[in-house]
Amino acid sequence: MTAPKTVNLKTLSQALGLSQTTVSRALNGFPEVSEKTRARVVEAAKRLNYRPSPSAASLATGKSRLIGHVVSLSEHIMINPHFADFIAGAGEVYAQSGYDILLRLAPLSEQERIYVNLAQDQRVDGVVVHGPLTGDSRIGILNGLGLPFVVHGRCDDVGEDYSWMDVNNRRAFHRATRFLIELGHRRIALVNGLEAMNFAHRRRQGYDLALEEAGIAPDPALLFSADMVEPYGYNATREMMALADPPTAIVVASVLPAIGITRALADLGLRPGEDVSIITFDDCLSFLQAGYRGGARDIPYFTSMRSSIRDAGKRVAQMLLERIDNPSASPEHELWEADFVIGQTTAPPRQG
Amino acid sequence: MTAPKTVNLKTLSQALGLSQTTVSRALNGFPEVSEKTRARVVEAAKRLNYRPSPSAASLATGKSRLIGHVVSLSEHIMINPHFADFIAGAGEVYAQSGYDILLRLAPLSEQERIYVNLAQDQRVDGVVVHGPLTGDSRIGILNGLGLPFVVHGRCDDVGEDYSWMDVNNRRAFHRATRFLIELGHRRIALVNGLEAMNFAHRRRQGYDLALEEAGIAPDPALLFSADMVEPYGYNATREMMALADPPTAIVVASVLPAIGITRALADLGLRPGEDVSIITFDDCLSFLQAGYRGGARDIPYFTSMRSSIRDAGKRVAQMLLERIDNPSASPEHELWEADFVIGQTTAPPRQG
DNA sequence: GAAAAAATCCAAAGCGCTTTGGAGAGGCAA
DNA sequence: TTGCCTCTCCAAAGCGCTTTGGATTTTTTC
Repeated sequence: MTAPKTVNLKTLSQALGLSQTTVSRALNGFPEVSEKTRARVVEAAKRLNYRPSPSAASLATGKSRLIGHVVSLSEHIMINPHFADFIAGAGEVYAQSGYDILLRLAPLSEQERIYVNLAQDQRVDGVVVHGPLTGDSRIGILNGLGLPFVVHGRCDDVGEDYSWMDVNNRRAFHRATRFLIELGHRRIALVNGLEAMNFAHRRRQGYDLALEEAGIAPDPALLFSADMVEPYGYNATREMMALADPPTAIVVASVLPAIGITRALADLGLRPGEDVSIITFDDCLSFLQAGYRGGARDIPYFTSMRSSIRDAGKRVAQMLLERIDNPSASPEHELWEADFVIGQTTAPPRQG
Repeated sequence: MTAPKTVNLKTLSQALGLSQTTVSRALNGFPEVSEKTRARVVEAAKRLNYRPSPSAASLATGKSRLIGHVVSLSEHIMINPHFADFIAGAGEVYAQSGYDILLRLAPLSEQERIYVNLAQDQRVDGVVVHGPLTGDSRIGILNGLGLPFVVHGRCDDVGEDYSWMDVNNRRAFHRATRFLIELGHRRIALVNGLEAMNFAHRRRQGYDLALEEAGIAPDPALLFSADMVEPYGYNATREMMALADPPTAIVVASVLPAIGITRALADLGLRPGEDVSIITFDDCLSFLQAGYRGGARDIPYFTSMRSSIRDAGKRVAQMLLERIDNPSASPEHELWEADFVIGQTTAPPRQG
């Protein structure tokens, strides 16, 4: 069928009667080649099915056209399902610009070393930092390496500037908690993510602030912090509902544990909204999306703070590609506000 | 701090007073270098923090130490959450062998072209084929390219041999359906995955066979085929339960729609197990795992056919690495049987 | 002790691309 | 015509590694 012999720059330039230099320049859009020649080269390249070798180009330029995503395996979650949607968004952007994702799994403790190696090896042109902690040491390392990077989220207490894209978690949780307070709730639980993670830390701040403004003392028995999986929501709820003074409302960090909460309530014969109000942060996870809804109707099931993690992935990818194109530009920051969507899981607390 | 100047083979060999050849051979474990010299070289390499350049090595050997995973974005699911767990398993194996994942997002229609390009570019050393269809044309292409690959699942009606790793979906669904029949159920619904996918096709065959053996005519009103997301299970259930003759049992292809089923039943005031039996295929998704369970107890919630998709990822990765090491070996096949685990969602049908 | 065999090591030729530092060819003014 | 641009294009030097085809030294064998 097609030519079995691989055509490289040398072959192509010989076929055209031009030098490799000219062909290379023509293909890469350099100005010192006439449009007529360029057209001829481009046509021949297409006709002969010429594709430049990535490793040769990489060796010559130092650019790999690979974006590093190094993700850690947490205790319960192998790969975070939130991450899957994030990468889907990012991957779309990369694909459009001819980049690929280099995915590496590694425990958090090895990530700094990995960044150093990736940079030294010139294996990737940039990296996305996932799951930033408060005062994350990876930022300092990356700044020192000069490897372009963008953080998904933020790290407080890092004494350096860096590019990040984040959702206003503090405000979202402040608003959600205040909403519940205004409905009349006083016993409000927080089923949070791991508070070592900055996003969860900030969510906690928002929750705390709303309680404080209302003069409600936080109750440690209503505070949870763990990996955001389904059984976590279930177990936390079973535990809380067994208290002498159970909560009348729950703010939860992800739809995954929120599902666990509804399952626990169902076991107890309780109905979300009517018996216990629930507000969840909704990352618009695709496999729950397009309606974890109340039926044919378009009313969402959960009352939620909503922000698409997939869109976040897109945006972070764009920011990173811009940084790669222009590494000396000063860091950029982007903060998104979450939507607040009222669904069927919130109501004033039961009387009595 | 550390040496700012990058140390390459040339530098290293000069520092040692050896030729690049010897150093290269020492580092790569060739026999023609004495153990004494090798030890000396290895020590110096470590001390000087020498790391061979991947792109240079790749250019010289034609090996990239990258494994291609090209995944498609389906209609509802951006990236399949089942895929996330699969890649977690595979990634662990790759990491141990010094491989990385090259992840590319692309619609199914472009995948053949992408495989051709990846092979021609020598960008990857092998690929994993995801989501095989019945009679999938990707197999023929890949065999023709000589690019090592392993299929996760199987493609029937492909007139060629190839390596695959699959779960015995037909037998699992046959067994589950027969189990329900033996409990006394006659109205058994199938909430299947997309039946264009081979795994779903086989699941359907198992279901059909069990019905046929029991002399039950399949009812199209009880057959569903779609992307395995939560709302799918919800909607299918709402639809079926509104029938004049609703099902008393449901066999479902994933825990995700199974959760939707339980939500729909809860809306209708029905209890899984007691009112409607449910058997689901359980891929042991990590974010539901470690117990989508019935409480503190260790009795699983769903009665299920269980097979860890993460373990499948590990196994597929191993098989692929073996194929890469030994490309001329004849294709390997591996078929796993799913466990059948009895939980709380199955019981004989209600009387009357 | 010499020849043969084995053990070490090396120089240099790629792998396929980019890029530096010109060179040749026209066009224009003087 | 000569001199000086501007336009096009090119030869060759890397990028850092692997590997071929010896060369040199050491060990073994008779």
